[in-house]
Amino acid sequence: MNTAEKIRLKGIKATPQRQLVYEVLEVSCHAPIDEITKKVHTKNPCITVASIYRILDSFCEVGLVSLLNHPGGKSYYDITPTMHHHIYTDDNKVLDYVDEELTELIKNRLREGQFKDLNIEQILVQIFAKK
Amino acid sequence: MNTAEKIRLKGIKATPQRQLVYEVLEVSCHAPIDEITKKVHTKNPCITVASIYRILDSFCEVGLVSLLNHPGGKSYYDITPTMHHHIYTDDNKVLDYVDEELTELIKNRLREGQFKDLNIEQILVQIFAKK
DNA sequence: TTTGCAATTGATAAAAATTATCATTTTATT
DNA sequence: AATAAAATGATAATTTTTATCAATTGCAAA
Repeated sequence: MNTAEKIRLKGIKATPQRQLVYEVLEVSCHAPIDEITKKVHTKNPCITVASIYRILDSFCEVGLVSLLNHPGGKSYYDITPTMHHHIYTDDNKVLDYVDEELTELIKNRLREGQFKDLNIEQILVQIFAKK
Repeated sequence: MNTAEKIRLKGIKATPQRQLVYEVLEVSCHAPIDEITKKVHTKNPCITVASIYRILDSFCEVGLVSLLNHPGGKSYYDITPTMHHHIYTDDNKVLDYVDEELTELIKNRLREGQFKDLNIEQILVQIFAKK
């Protein structure tokens, strides 16, 4: 399945601008918007910043990407193929931490206790660490 | 222990501005900076926005508050008396979820495996749920 | 294939959020 | 009370994000 199809699958139009942004996201995890913009502009400098914001917005709405909120700074976008957690290091990097078992463990833990009635949709663990 | 002492305890000066910000934080959980500013200004309109940024920054550095990662929005500040996690509900509320045992559990889990060399400083679990 | 319309974009400006600078004031210590 | 380091206010600049609107484009239906 190519990029255009992936986008169309979510019910939004597959414009060339959107395809380009999507392809940039695919190769750059946890990218802040200014980095995304830079990379997009190397391929096509005509795409407006406003458009990139709108494109990322629409991607968020349909669930193609998720908005990370990196502490102390700007917003980061992350493509969302599989559930994963994040490790924030002191040198401002974000590492993926895939641990499906941990996710399940937390879910089970929540099924007991005061919050057992909640309908859990997602669990994200953020780990802050020094290298 | 009064506010000034709590602040001094962390090794920074207890200015009146800092005390006021701290007291506002104590009664407003998960507040975005503009809300904090508003509340601070009802008590003392002279305090600059720049100062509030600096104060929250310094509080973060010494661990008096932590910067929440509220997905999809601006940065939220949260006073950190005890470590706690957050439950984000579909009606846009943020609930505290105190579970020290879970925190330890995750820490221990990370001590094995690929990330065992990381020096973990903090762990935050975000739970997204429908009520 | 062509047509039509809603959705999207570019261009631009405006608004909002954050950081920088620096002289002045203040805190905590001597 | 004197002192040095730290913090603040005032201000401006920078950065990030959103709004507006005319022109363009994707795509579904004729």
